[in-house]
Amino acid sequence: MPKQTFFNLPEEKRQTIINLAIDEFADNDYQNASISRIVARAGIAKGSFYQYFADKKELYLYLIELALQEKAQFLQYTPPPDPQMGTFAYLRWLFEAGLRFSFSQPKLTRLTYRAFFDDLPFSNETIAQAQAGSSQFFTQLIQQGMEQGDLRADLDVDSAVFLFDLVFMELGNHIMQRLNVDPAELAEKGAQVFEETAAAEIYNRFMDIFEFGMGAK
Amino acid sequence: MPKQTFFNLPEEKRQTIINLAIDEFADNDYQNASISRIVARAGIAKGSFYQYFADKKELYLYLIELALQEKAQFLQYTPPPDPQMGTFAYLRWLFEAGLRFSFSQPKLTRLTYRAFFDDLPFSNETIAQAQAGSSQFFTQLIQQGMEQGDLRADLDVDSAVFLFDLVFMELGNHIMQRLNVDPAELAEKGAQVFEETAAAEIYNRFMDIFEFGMGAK
DNA sequence: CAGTCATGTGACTGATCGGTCATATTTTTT
DNA sequence: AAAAAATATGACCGATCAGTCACATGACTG
Repeated sequence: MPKQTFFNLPEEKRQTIINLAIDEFADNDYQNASISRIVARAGIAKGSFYQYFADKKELYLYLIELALQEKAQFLQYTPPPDPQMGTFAYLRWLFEAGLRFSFSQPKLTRLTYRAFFDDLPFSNETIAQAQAGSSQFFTQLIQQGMEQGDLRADLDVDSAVFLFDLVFMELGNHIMQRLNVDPAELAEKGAQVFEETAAAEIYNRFMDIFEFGMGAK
Repeated sequence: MPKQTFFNLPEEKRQTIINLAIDEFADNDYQNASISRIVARAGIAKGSFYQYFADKKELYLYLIELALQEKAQFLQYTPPPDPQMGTFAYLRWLFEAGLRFSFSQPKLTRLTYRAFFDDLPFSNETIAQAQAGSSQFFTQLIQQGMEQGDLRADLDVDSAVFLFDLVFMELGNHIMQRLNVDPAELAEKGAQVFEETAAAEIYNRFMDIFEFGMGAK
């Protein structure tokens, strides 16, 4: 957690620092993200930064928590329409919500993406729990789907979980790349871009592969 | 390409340098891999290194080319048994061969994995071509499979290619993690570990998902 | 043996980094 | 107004890096 001094800061100054830090850690992996660059861009002294945060790691973990919180909140406010829907309908809703978040918060998405895949010079409970939490969530979802008869009884659960974990993290990047989404346009128009493009079409055909496979009937 | 001086070196010294460099770039991403560490471990002077290579980038790209070459050769020497086999039989063979390579050359696998996913401070033709080549290969394979009626006619090709690209790169990591394969044991016993574990079982159930989907019939 | 050319060397340069600290400034309290 | 507490500052530190260069060493050549 940042020091109290940080929270005593005027709201605007605090937001500036956070936003610049998010940019820095979204554009560079942990080791290459530079505190020197952040303070230079924020127009504050290096010493001031260390009045707010104990060290680089504390800032980084704070950003990760912010991002995870933001995403959790976003998913919470996009409630599934029908609690009795089937497993695949739920999965499609889940992936669509995840994609919408990617489009509305590309920087935070990039940040959490990096937290999952980049090398870190330290191990951390928060990140490990987030990773484990994602796998557990999918595990439970899949087992439930099998009990309900929505999923093949002989499905290999671990393989399915691995696939979902991977794709849930990567699909946003993939779709944006396929749609040639301009990051600047995205930052400006935000989630609206999702509606204007074929994003929904793409992820649905993607989910078709999971549901029906690639093989001919 | 390294300078002639490098190739004039005694075979053993050259191999030592290459092996230590592979270790360094397999364990660290490009920016964090350290020439200073490599020369210290190799017991040569920094100046000598720069008699062999123009700069860090040249060494790195040389290693990437070596790794890609090695993998291509490995796949070449694992010829598919039946040229008339169906698309999925071929895919299974391909993924198994890729996995066998991962087990027999984990360091090189890690290296190419990084070349695909890590941030690089420069763009490069070799790496871009390897990435594009992989996608093109899968694209052609999928289209052919659709023509032969092995794959659903309404399959979204780009989505399928994305999935194969991703999984072909990641499946080795995943399976090793699931099997708790010890890197030290792997370095020692090499490809033999593949036979002694449930690796084949896992990737086959994985491929089942691609072929048949997860949905109940 | 002298001369030439290839190879080896490691101290050094300039840059960047995360982090510190003595000091200055501002705000709050008395 | 004075004292005290909180906050801001940027020069500075030690470490590390990629890359250089003047020089040393060794090997081949005429």
